Amino acid sequence: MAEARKPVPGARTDARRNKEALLKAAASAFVASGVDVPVREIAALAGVGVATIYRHFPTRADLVVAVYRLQVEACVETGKALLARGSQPYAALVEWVDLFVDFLVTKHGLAEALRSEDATFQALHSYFLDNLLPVCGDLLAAARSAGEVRGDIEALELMIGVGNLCIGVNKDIPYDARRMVGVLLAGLRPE
Amino acid sequence: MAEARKPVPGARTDARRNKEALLKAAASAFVASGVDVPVREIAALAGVGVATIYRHFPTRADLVVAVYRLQVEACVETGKALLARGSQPYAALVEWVDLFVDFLVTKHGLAEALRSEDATFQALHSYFLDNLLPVCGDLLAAARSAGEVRGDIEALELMIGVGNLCIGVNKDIPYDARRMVGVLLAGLRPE
Amino acid sequence: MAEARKPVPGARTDARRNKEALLKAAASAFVASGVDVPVREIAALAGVGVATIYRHFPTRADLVVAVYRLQVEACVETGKALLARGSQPYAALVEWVDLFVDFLVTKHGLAEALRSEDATFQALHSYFLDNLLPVCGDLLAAARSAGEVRGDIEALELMIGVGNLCIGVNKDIPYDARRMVGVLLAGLRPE
Amino acid sequence: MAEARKPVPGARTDARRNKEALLKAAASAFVASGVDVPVREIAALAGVGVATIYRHFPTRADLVVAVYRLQVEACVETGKALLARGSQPYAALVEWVDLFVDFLVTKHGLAEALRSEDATFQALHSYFLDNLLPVCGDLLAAARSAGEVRGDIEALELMIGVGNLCIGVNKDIPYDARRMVGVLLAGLRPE
DNA sequence: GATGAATGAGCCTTCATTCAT
DNA sequence: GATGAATGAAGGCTCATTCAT
Repeated sequence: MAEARKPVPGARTDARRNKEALLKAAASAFVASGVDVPVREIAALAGVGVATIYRHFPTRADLVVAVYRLQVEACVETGKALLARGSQPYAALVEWVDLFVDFLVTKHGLAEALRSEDATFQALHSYFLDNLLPVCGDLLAAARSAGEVRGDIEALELMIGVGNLCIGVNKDIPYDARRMVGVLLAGLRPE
Repeated sequence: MAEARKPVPGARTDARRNKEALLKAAASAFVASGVDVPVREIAALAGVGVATIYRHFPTRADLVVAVYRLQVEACVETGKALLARGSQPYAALVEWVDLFVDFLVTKHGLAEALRSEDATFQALHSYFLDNLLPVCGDLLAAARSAGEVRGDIEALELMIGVGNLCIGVNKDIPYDARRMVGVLLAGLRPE
Repeated sequence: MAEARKPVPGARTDARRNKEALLKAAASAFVASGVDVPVREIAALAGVGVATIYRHFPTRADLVVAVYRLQVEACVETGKALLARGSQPYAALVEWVDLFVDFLVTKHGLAEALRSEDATFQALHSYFLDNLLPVCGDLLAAARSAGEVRGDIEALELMIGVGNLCIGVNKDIPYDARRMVGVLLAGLRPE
Repeated sequence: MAEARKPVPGARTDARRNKEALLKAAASAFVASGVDVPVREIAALAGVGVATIYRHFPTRADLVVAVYRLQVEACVETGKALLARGSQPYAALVEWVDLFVDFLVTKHGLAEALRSEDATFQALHSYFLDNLLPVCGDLLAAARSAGEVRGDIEALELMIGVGNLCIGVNKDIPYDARRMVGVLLAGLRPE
């Protein structure tokens, strides 16, 4: 229905504007209070009504995905580029993982959400995996083929592990996710 | 409901019995729904009124700590024993960490709670750290002195990392926390 | 219950209508059960959900103040008019106090609330005092200047005394607050 | 039943000791937190179990009455003495009322309780009135007979008024109940 | 007689979500 | 399309009162 009729260009412009304000607001709110920040808070921040959020993003997962889509895509692209480079596959894997970690670590609450049991976040989880797993899988396979990493670790497991290590950053605790991920990757070396 | 109530009409003597029933119920409830399961749910499971929980465990943290106290203590004891053994400090560290992981992994939701930002769990977090950190620190120091592990990783960071890797087990996802912790520990090796 | 709900399905326009229904319901509830009547009761009486109350009146004090605002304002206005009249300041004071008493006496529970130690009602107390004290003060000062009342009683003390005398009316006890306030005012006469 | 059997003197001694501890504790608790202080608090203060309170004082009113019985009786006695004096009936009334006010004012929360609508305090209210009203009535009648006070105020009304004026003392508000009662009594003078 | 453990009703408050305008 | 008012379920916590020991 709604999609079928694109007659009032002005309204559409407003809608897009709104959607972008929403994404910006949500991004802030997610960073400040986690991805399970009250809907009202996001709406207020964006200067729109709550229902507007529901219109554009029926579920919370939709909103979260939308907020992080660009960065996920960038991550995918960079991964492909690293892969295309062909040489030094372990270094490429490390580089890519570092990128992924940078992404997670700067999104307070995202890593947590990815691990959440809450059904609300299932779609979020899927989105990340659907997009990033292939890339990670290829990078890992390349490293494995070159004999640069042990062969018993699967990409999914690695991604989950890395994601988990990124949880809880930004607290006042002396915990450096990047360093721990570095240790994990070092542990990937054969023998 | 009503039938479930009146667990053992007696009192004085049964206070302890009741407390234990509560601990058992809480343990189940924690596993099933996380440590932030509604108080009412635990009470129902234990067949007691909510106030009974509040009597025995004024705050939620008290309850959680009580539920895991024995196992934390066992973990501490084993750690001391391993330390006393003196030889092969890296192996001892690995053995102890495996124990810690076994503990966390079988307590669905505990690792998550340990990372929770919720003030309610601050005491829980402290309890774990106060008790386990010294042991882990000693084991790590021993391994470090023997030159068996790299020197730039602190015990707190290691414990948090290990704890994080234990999050989200028990889902239907093929993720083996023990294996990932193994990788992390392998990454601790020097060079 | 369910039938009572859905007062007027409309919204935007009816927000005010709803708010007024709420005020009316609250007024009744306050009279019937005191100003610390459960929120749920007011909501039920108004035929709205509890959250609707919280939307319109974030704190209980807000609601109480709203309920009595008009009358307080009227009391202030009348007081100013009496003051402007200039002549017979003691008579003016009596007239104004009678008005105040009429107000309190018909609001079973209000006088009590004004004296409540509950922090919830601090704002209510302040509201009344902030608005009525100046008027009372001026009337009293005028009477004092004219030598029509003794000089050692302050307006605040008088208002509190009058308010206290209005407590507990409407019970089945033969107590006439108006008459007692009359006695109090008579006692204000010099010598 | 219980009254019929007075065999175990030891137990009875304990019981009386307990009762007195309870009265002392209740007195403190009433002053500190009002007469509706939680039962548990009183019990804790007295170092007894809650049930012990219920045994000795089935209702809260029983406890409150017991706590103030001595003072009420003293008030009655003094009243009778003043009455017996015969001369200067208005002065006697004032003196007695001052006594009553001293009593109320030093019992934070008592005046409030006397006016409370809570059914729990009905018995308290009755006790006070049953005992004090006759005395007050006699003193007032004497003054009235002597033409020292106006004739349209009944003793009950006076007592309630005085009681009301004693409410809310001890707050940080500059309100002197004794002075206001003085004004009220002055207002009682004829003409 | 005394104890204090247990009960459970009851209150406040928050938030996701719907829906009439 | 946007709005934001309204809903009502849900959860935490307290306290008077009962009752087995």
